[in-house]
Amino acid sequence: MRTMGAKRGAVTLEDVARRAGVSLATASRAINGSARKVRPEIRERVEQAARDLDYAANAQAQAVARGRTDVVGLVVQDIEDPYFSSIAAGAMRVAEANGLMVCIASAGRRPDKEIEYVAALRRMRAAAIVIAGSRTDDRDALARLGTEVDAFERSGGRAVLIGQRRLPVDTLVVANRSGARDLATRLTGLGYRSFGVLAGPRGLLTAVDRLAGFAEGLRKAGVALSRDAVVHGEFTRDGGHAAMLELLARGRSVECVFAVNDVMAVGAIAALRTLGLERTVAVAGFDDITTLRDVIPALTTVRLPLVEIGETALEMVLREHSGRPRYQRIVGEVVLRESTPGVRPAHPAPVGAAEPLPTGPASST
Amino acid sequence: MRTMGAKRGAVTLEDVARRAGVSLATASRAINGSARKVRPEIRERVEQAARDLDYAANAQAQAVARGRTDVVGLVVQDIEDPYFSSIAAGAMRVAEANGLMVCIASAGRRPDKEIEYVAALRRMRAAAIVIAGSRTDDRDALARLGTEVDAFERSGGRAVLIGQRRLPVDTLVVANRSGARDLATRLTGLGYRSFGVLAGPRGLLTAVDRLAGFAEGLRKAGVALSRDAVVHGEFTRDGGHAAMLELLARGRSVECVFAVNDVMAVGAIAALRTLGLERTVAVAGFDDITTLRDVIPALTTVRLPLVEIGETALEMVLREHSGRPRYQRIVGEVVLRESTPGVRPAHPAPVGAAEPLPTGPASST
DNA sequence: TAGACTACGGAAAGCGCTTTCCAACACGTT
DNA sequence: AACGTGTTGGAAAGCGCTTTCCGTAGTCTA
Repeated sequence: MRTMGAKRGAVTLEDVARRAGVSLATASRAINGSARKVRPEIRERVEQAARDLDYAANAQAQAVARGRTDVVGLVVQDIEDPYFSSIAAGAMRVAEANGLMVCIASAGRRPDKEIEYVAALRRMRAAAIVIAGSRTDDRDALARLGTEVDAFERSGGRAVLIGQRRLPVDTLVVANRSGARDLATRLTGLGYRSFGVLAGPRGLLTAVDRLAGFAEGLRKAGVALSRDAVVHGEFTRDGGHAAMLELLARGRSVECVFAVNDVMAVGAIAALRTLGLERTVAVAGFDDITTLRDVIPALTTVRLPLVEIGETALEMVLREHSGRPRYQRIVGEVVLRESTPGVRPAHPAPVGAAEPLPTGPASST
Repeated sequence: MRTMGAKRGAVTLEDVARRAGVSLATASRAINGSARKVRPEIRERVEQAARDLDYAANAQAQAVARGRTDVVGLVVQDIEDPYFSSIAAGAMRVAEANGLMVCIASAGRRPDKEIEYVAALRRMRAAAIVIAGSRTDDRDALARLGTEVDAFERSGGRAVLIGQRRLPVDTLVVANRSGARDLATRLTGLGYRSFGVLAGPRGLLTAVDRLAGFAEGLRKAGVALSRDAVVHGEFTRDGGHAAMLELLARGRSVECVFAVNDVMAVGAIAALRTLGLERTVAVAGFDDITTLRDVIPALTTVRLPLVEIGETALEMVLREHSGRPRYQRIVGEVVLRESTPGVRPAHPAPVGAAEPLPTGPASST
């Protein structure tokens, strides 16, 4: 029925050319686009042959011959984490608009894996790489990542980081610090005076920055954050749960807890609920994860435009540019909701009511 | 400082060979693995040269030369949807274990895009493709997908679907129908007698099957499901929200609502809450999305092992096999939680209490 | 010491494309 | 009739690898 291609299984351009009775060069020009013109009659013949044979150009071979690919890479920590899947969604949207395929690597929060994947994407000659996910305080891993990214760019690719400004590479710098600072300001504004922080992993810069920013905000408001009111834990729902229990176990009485991201905050609320404390202790998070929009009580958080971040990252790196690294700041906005109702003042006063959708003023710096 | 590669930017194997003073063949054998042995001394020299030059093999060229790739494709509807990101996580885990890269395409719930992406992955000569996400009732789109998948397999790749058994291709058949049927059985067992269904998009087979199964279960229990108690809507949180409002607007009084997936269920609960009905109307979902574990009230649902499904799918297709398509059935298990407390009987009786973690018996058929 | 292997480096032939040359041909000028 | 000037098809030279095939040396047996 069908002329099977040679040994490799797939139909090749040569098969098509032969069937159409033209040369390889002509077939290539007719099918895979070229500056050169081909007489309509011949082009049609070639296209028909390709259709007959169900021909699909070998993208790898094209890449080798053309010296460029249609693949971009995206390195995340964990694709199952909504933070990253939102970023991925944004990046993929832009990729689609540009006819690119996206190779996603999930590094499982291991810096070494991350570097390994960047290397793999370099081998694939990806046109661009987006590296989402926090750096850590591991100077050595950072240096190795830097080397790898550098090699990638030297070999003609373009990379962009999302997170901290730590390498001389295009970066979407997430304003974790100022976001957390603003949040602290708003929370103290609601009347809270004693705080706890569920701080995430020790070395993770995103967590570190958010903690630092929050502490800074409290300090400015003249509120102290004692050392043992800070509990480190995994950057996950279960991490937040455990950290909350640990915080309570330390016997501190806190009015309000800041979990450095939303999934931890949800875990914290769950922990409080099992103890019947969900109305006693206020909880705030960070990120404004969409999927978590319906938890009760609605989460006070710092909204990050994650999808947009993914889009911007890829766009940035696809756009031609002049050599030196660009740094673009992404600022979140504080969104006050029911999870931090505010402390009941001596005499009644309006309290930061729930805002069903993020509308708070943008923070800056 | 560093000998830049030729025009294309990247260092080539030839550069390495020259620097090591060996032939291209030897360099290839030393670096990129081969059956042939290379004297240790020479191998070391080559490796050193590669290191000096920061060489990274061109995977595309290797793919062309070897006739196979290290890339597998994953086609999903929407990577931001936790259903798919969990499947992706599973698939990526297996990919990592096998040294493969994963190209993910997000088809945005458009069947045409899906086909287009399969075609793109065929061009990339992906070793395997996992197509997650429901088929639709569009016979034409199904046929085109079939053709494309067939062409892919004929050209040497292997494909696996997740969802319905509708094509002669390896498939993980999700037991939507029986899962929904079991759910109906359990819910009627709790005493509910009047139901509504938020049914998802009309043509989406996953939604259709779940609706059909649920109706079947009710019928078996002798409970009627009137036509206008079924409201179709988007397969999303907002779709569930809107459908719930519509159902209420129809003036039907229902004791229990089945949303054909969890995200819709969450939307429904949100809608009920704004009307103060969250304790009046019970809600059940389907999927048991992890991220939604902490919504209040905890969701009764049918648990699907999504990560495992992703793993199994890729493993299945990576494993050699004998030609004819394999179909593997995935059954979920009903998990009763607080969102369906059961109707209060005339005299007190134990009510299906919340189960913090899925433990219900597995359904079958 | 001949004969038979075995080990291992290099030349060169692919892999499936793109793209540069080159040649043939058709026109329009002068 | 001679001469540009476009067009357009084909041959062949890449692209960066792998792998076959060949040849030289060294090792082992009898």
